[in-house]
Formats: sequence, structure tokens, C-alpha cells
Amino acid sequence: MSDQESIVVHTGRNIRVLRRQNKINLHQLALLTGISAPALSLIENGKRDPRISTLAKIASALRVQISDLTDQQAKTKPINLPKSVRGYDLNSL
Amino acid sequence: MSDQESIVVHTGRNIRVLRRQNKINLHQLALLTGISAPALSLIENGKRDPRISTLAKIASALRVQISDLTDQQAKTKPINLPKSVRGYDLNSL
DNA sequence: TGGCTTTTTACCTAAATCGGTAAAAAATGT
DNA sequence: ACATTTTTTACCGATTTAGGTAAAAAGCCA
Repeated sequence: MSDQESIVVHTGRNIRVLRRQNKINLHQLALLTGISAPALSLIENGKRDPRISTLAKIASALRVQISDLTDQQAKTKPINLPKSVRGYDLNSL
Repeated sequence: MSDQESIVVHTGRNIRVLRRQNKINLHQLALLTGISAPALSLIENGKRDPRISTLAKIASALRVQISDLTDQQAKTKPINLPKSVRGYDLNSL
């Protein structure tokens, strides 16, 4: 049987994994998404049930599809390109 | 350029398409999901920004992945099996 | 250990979801 | 045209998201 874990929990975990793969902290993701760091923390910890438009902002900032956030098995890695190619200048945040 | 339509709008459209492919009305989908028919109407029309758990209920009822609801190009057809195989006895709703 | 960064938690307010009900509007079919 | 079904809209109240701020907690590193 497929394990029955709430969508909210594994979506949060996926976001955390993807954010860390991008080597950015909550504050930086907050700047990229317009979502406050405390709100992002709640979402990543599965303590908040985000709206689809909120997930869309996060997916956009992390440069993945929304389905990469909601899928039960997280993608192994987005694509590890040098920062300059990824498009963000995180040092300016 | 990829067309920039809000996630809320095309998700709503996907739900409507999938619901009609399953030949069920809003009332029946409401019974299957526990979401009221008026709420479903707003979601399908892109007038409401649903929570991820709400989308999960809808995806479950329509027997598709959440990504099938959020993808910009809707799946052509879920799989057209006879009702008895799909699992629902809609006449009992 | 101490200092610094990062994350979490706790408040607050505003705005939105959501179910329910009921009524209006639109669509369907005979 | 008519009756029926389906969908949409408009309320309501309860709950929740979400940003902001600030403080506490946790991690990290020298």
C-alpha cells in the first residue's frame, strides 16, 4: 500500500529539500517569493495548508514545477548549474 | 513564450474538464470530496484560490494526480474504463 | 565556551477559504 | 414553450492563511 501521509506534510518536506539544494535560507526564499520567512517555516514543517497560488510562487522561485512540490517522491535534484546560470544573485539578497 | 495564465484559472479549468470526462455533476463531486458544490463552482471558475489539501481531495475523487490538476496542459483523458471498474456507483449518489 | 546565523514560535490584524443555505441564472431535454 | 437539472451567485459564520514583528530556540563554527 502506498503510505498515507498528508499532502501538506510531504509537500513541505519537498520544499525544504529543494530549498536546501539551492543553498538558500528561509530569508532568501522569502525575498524571492514575497512570502514571509515565518510563513515558509510553517509550510515546510507541514503546519500550514498553503493555497495553490502560494505553492506556485514557491515553485517559481525554486524553478521547478508545482508537481515537484506535491509529488510524493521528491525529484532527486533539480539541475545543478552554476549560480550565474541559475539566474539568481543570492549575494545581493 | 509560455502563456502567463494564473495557476488558479487553469487549475479550475482542468478540474472542470476532468469532472465532465467522468460524467459527474458538481453535486456528485461535492459528495465525493466533502467540498460543497458552490465552493467547487468557484474553484472551477478560477474565482477561488484553493488550499493544497482541497486540491488533494478533488484529485482523489477524480482519481488523478494533483499535478494533473495543476499542469498547464491538461491530460488528454484519464483512462476510460467502464464505470464498474472505475469504482464509483454514481447512481447511488 | 561564545558569537553568529538560521529557524521556530508567538502574537497581532486583515483577508481569504470553506460549508451551508437559499435563490437566481443558465443549461438541458422533452 | 415548459419542466427539470445544473450551475452560479449571494449571503452567513467559523476557521485558516498570510504578512509583520519580535523573541525564543536551534544550529553552526571557530
